[in-house]
Amino acid sequence: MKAVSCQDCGLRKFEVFRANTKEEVDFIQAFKRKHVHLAAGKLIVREADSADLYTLYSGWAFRFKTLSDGRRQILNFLLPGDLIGLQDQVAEVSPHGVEAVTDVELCQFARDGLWDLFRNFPSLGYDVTWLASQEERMIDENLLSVGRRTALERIGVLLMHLYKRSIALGVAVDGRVPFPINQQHIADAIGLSLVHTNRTLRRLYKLGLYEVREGWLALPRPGALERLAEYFETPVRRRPLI
Amino acid sequence: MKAVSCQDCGLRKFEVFRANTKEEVDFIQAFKRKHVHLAAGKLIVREADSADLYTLYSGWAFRFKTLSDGRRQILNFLLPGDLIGLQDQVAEVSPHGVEAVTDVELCQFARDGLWDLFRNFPSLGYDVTWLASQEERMIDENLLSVGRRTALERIGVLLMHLYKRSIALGVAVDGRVPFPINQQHIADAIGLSLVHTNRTLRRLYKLGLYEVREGWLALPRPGALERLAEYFETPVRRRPLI
DNA sequence: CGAATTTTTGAACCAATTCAAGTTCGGTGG
DNA sequence: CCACCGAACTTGAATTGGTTCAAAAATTCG
Repeated sequence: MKAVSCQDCGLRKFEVFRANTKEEVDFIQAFKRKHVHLAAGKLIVREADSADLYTLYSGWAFRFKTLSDGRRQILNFLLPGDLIGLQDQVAEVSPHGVEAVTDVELCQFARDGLWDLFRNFPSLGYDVTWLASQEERMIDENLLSVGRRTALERIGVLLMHLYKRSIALGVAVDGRVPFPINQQHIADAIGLSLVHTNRTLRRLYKLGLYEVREGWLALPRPGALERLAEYFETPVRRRPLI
Repeated sequence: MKAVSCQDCGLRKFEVFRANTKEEVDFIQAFKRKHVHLAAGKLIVREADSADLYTLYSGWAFRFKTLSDGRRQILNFLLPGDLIGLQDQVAEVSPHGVEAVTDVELCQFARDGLWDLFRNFPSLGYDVTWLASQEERMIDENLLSVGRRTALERIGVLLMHLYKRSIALGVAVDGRVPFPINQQHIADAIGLSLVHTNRTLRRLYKLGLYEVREGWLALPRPGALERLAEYFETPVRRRPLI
């Protein structure tokens, strides 16, 4: 099943993504094994299991780690265009799990083909590194939140962050962006309990700083939220797509 | 000043580091600009400033982020062989600072030379990605700690982690490894206050699970500490060195 | 419509912070 | 050699931000 060819890739139409040469896209096409559909809630990568390399084509997912008693930490959320499983190419076994939030489509790449990519197209190798560095920056920011920010600030940063990423992707409608995660996801991402996450969200809502309706997020006063959260990162202008 | 040539690199003698071909080492040598000495406590990279690419040649350092009111989060510790400033090649401005814990020596590389490296030596490009992924895994683990582990577990994981990295480097003497950080560093790394970090360390000490004397760390019962911290990662066998 | 999931709220409790004050350690100069 | 100084470590007491347990209200979905 190869439902989507890389030459006609729907994601490439978005202007966040840097253009590739025809040769590069042809190589990516050859590198691609299948186009995979997976239902919401399914595991894309199992913890402590070997894993393939994917690009998330549509939908949302998240990377996570768990402890034996069930405590779970969401490391970061994955949106269309994000690479999945790079760390697993380097390790024998995946140090984290990946779960689909919504129904997702994935571009699955050739196992062990990563080295070929670097050798044949150094420019694509560079792009992979770019994406890895980018992801690391997001996790750094999350670590700062979880380690040092108050509950209100943490949620503020997370909402702003996801909002900006969606805006960059160009999927906003009327200033609202799709928001498929629930409060348990938020709690797991910011290192707080569900109950306290709920109370804090309620507080933010009463301050008129956020609103979720029918799976869409609005931030009525983004400037105020940015100041409260002390989070001013500008969204990435243009980024690679593999 | 080019005090250390890459061909005679002191680090390459350690067996943790993968061997490179003569051509690769020659390229790295050409890529290197200077050998830098910096005193303990000095900044290697300023937050929100542009930065070069380095490899830490000797000593310890750490990456960190701060908030405007002084709250500081240490993202991870850097030991000899670690790359510094990769994220900054991708961003215009460094999203984090880097500070020397001890006196350090650094191999400073050509600004903007990273793309040449990928083009001329894809194998080295692959190595850079490998190191980036490796660092991300460490931060993932730290995020799990700070988000979900108890104070005792967090400290346990950090101590085990640093201990194992030093063992891998082969710098242990009599089961003890150099431990140049103080309790404030530990507190900043695990997202707890200095006071609570101290109390928790004291508790670990009374359990006979750790001991620091004259800047050297010993873990008398590593198995017990691993179980308590639920941290079983095996140290990396062999890794690239740029 | 009814069942399941998600969100919301209350109340008791606890882990961690803050503030404050000692104590010990390492180094430096008289 | 020891007295002194600053930095790092240690401890106590009061407070607070966040958790846990429990249950109700709202929403989603078959």
